[in-house]
Amino acid sequence: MNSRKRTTIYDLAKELGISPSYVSKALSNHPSVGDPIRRRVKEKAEELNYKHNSRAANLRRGKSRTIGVVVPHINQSFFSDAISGIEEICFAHNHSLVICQSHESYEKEGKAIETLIHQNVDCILISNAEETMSADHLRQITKNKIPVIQFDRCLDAFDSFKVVNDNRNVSYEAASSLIREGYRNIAFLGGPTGVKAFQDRKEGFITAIAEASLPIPYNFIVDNVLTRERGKQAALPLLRLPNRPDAIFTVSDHQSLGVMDAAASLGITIPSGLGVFGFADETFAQLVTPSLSTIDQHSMELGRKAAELYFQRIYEQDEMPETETIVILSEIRIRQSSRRQ
Amino acid sequence: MNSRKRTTIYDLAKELGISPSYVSKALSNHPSVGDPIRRRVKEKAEELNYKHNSRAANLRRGKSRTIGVVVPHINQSFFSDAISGIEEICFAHNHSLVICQSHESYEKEGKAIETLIHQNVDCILISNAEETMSADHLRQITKNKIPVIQFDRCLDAFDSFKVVNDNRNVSYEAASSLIREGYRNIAFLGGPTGVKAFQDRKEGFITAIAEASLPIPYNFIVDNVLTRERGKQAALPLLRLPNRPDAIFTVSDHQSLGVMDAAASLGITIPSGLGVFGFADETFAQLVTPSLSTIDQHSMELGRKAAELYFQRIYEQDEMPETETIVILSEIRIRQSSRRQ
DNA sequence: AATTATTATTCAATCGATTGAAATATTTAG
DNA sequence: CTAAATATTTCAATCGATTGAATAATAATT
Repeated sequence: MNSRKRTTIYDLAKELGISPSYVSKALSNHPSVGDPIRRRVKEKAEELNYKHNSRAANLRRGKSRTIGVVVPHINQSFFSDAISGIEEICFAHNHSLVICQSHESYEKEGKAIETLIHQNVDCILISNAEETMSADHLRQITKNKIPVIQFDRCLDAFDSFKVVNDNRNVSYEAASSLIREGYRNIAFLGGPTGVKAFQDRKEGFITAIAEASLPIPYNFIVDNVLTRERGKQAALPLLRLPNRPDAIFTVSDHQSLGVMDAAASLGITIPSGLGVFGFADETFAQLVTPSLSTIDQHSMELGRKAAELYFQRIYEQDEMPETETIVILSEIRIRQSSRRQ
Repeated sequence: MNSRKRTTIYDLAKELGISPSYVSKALSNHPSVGDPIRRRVKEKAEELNYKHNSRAANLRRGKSRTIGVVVPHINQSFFSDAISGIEEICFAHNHSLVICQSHESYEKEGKAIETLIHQNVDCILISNAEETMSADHLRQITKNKIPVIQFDRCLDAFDSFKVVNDNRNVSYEAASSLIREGYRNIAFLGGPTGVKAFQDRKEGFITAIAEASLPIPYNFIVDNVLTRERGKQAALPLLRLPNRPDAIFTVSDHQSLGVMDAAASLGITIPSGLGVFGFADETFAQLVTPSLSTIDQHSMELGRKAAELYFQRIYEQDEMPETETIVILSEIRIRQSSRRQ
């Protein structure tokens, strides 16, 4: 009762005068256990406050019923919403979640993966850090027979299931909307070039500009400036040019914030003097002034799909199935920052 | 090599022609293993891509080296920062983290706790949901010999280690600053009354108002309206009163957002027509217009302290030590929303 | 060379649950 | 009232690592 240790099936077995294995079967509703005994066992379990030890069970089963998730930051709406989606599906399948943050660092990402491998998780869902250019750490995962599902920020160089938005399309649309608003000199701030999502956003942007026969000066395309601070540092020189951009399309709302910082420090007003378009529809996007036009990635849906992919396509398969890329449709949210009129 | 299963110490043992237990000792740098063998074992481990299975080891050890964390939402800066602090300390002690969200629901909180108990975590750090009034679920935890540390939103009725801010003091200061700015008719929107942090914030507020000999009409104190929406619904009737408040002090930035919504819908301008003070210094607080005066809870520090409490006071003790409450100093951040001049 | 002290290595039990096979009990059929 | 069929219950191995005790091998001491 007041021993230091928790109640186990052995304790229940002794109390009830039956064997531990029978207790186990009773608790897991094994068909060979009759109703009256099953009830007695469960009552006793309740009485002694027995709690199933998943870890012991999972060791035996060879599965941990745990999914590992690695994201750059849990406090960005896109990721926390995606995690909520993942959580929802995992919960429905009685799996738990170990969440790690890479803080955009390749080194921390590697360590997180290492931990998850040690934890013997059944699958790793990952959205790569900004710094991440190599897929070596992902290869470590597959070397250990753990399936990998990349979402949003996927490394092109690494073959795995992938869940992404229709980045090309939606960026095309967003850029087109800027053009429709009358902006003519549009610059682009991008992310890590090894990540397909960012490549696609750039391509969609360029296609829209090219189709409208607008110029794209080489220095109007800046890659690898994903954060607020780097966005600001990239925007400043652009906005100081004699023929400066009259709009900037970015691949993240945080970058847009940086652009707004830069504009403010140069006394440029948004949207009249500069149009700004973000990506991800972070919580603050509708709170800033002017409110930020952006793209709703349906991140919770994206998270759900990523988790479902595991349960539907990988779980209980003993061969690793052919990989596939799932596309989640996103939507543009036009707010004040891109409305010239 | 291409078998389905991961390499274990048994595989290494067979390859090297030594016993599994010796492999284990070599890998964990047991003093009875000589240098040359240790090296050979480690090389072979590297070669066969052996990864230590923490779960198996922890089953044997009786500890899981895993800490469970339950928070209302991971996408609020306060919580995600606290988690970052917790993560930092746990990482330093080679422990991993299972993070659960209650989504402010008592039921989900209970289920999260249930999962964590099954997962056999070594300690549970929790910040309670808005709905949570009873401590029954926390008692479940201690019944299973798992130590509990409450942080920020602590239930008064449940005795445990607690880590909180100097809520009373800082609220007193914040209210005083509103008074200094010339606001005279200040209302208060609070949180769940069973939670000490919210009681203290209310007390600090009331003390400041009383000391300044200002009136506090009974209906100017509204409890239990923690979210943005509920904050808005609470603010609307107040702002429609003939003798309406000229400032509102809230216990969360989200509530403040609700107040701002209400003010906007009634055409009241902030800060001239209404002063607003928040709590927690969420990311958006400095982004909204006008920027929101609020309180920096030093949440990362708070998270760190909570985790350290476990490692310093509970870990390796076999008796549960006398509980204690740790106070983290917070700071007021005065921005535009409370500056009348 | 025999004895003791040291060092290296293996044995065997253990953590808590699961599971197929084996053993036992009970029911049904002939 | 057996034999066969069926339903209960237990055995024993297993998952992967750890650890104190036991044993084997080697070195040091006299």
